Amino acid sequence: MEERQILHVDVNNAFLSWTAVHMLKNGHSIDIRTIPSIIGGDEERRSGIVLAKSPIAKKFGIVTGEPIYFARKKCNRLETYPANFEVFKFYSDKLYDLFLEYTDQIERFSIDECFLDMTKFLNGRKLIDVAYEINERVYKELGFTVNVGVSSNKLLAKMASDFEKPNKVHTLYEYEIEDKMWHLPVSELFMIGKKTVPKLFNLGIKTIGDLARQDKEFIVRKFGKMGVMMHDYANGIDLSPVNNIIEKPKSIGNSVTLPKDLKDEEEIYKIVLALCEQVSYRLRCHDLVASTVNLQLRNKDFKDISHQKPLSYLTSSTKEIAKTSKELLKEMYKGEPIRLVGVRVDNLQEKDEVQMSFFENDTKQEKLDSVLDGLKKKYGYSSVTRAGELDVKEIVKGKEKKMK
DNA sequence: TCTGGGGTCCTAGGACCC
DNA sequence: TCTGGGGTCCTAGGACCC
Repeated sequence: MEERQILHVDVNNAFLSWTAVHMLKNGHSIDIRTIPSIIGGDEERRSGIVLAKSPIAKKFGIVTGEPIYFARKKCNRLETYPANFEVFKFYSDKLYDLFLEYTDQIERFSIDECFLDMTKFLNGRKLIDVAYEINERVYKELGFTVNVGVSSNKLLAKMASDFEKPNKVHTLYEYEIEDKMWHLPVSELFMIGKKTVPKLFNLGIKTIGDLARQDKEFIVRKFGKMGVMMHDYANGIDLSPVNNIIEKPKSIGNSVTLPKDLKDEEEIYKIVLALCEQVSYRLRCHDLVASTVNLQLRNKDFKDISHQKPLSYLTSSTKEIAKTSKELLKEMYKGEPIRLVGVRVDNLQEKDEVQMSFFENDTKQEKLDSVLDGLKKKYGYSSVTRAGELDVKEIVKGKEKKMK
């Protein structure tokens, strides 16, 4: 088989860069990329964490994911800006459109990362030349910078794009693995998280090279299925194709940190209900039905509990999902202060492919849901509200994004 | 000191059956 | 006192990613 030609494109400080470009376009005089700044959540809502940081903020030791409160202690002239996911989606789509000029084999790995399979689209050009061209064009035409990783599989291309930032192109071909990747701490390897690092450390494994040179059997004995992947990745092995198919979701969830801990079961249920409405709405937008509901509660000490329950039948009905969620809440809730509530549906199936015998027979409810969905699509999610629920809607914000 | 929200996948243990 | 063994399915929790 001929060698594949893979690129990984990663937007540098995506949320912050996109916000900066958007602000400049709207007449803001300062480029927030050039000052100590972050994109952060809402501290009053107790979701105040750092989502993205400027290079100068980084120099102050500010890291993504830490509370904004900590970040401000590290830099008292830090400017913080809110996240606007509609803006992010806009620039993410612009970037995708640009990639379409090069190949139709694109995998949107996240809002700010794509894999491009150029194998059949090079037309005699060198992959590295295409990488540089994309890097330059994105900056010239869209106003933000990207890192481009160049290699023969997705894992190596992704590792390459993570080398020196910002606005860089790096290669990481098989023959370069030893030189460029093996000296890195093992924590840098994709899929090695903070729980696995100390376990590897205890085995004397500190670098990606240490892991790669270990006996595979040994690693698999210690880490199971995860071990297979870890050892392959450390050796630069990844056969997974660039998947350009937009897959239907396997689960749909909505969770919210409450502005204040709640202890009253009725109050908590109001939140659950609003979450159910949102989840079932999104389910219907995808033409999917679910067979299980999962309720998550986080208490004030950050302990999470979650229970799941099968629905009586495959459904996307708000009423049924809310009913089962209520049963879950009754069985789980012991009266402690609750910080976060989440509802998620699982085991999703295409509505068309489900045999009628497994369906509910509640045409009236279905019609009601569908009428309300129509209003939500036309006038925005929060336009449709149950009486007396306005305060809850303030907490559980609807996704305004329109589905196809 | 205060700690998001959206996902996917894996695993251990219990229930149940033969 | 000793109390199978294997398979499947389900659940809760946890690891990882961005």
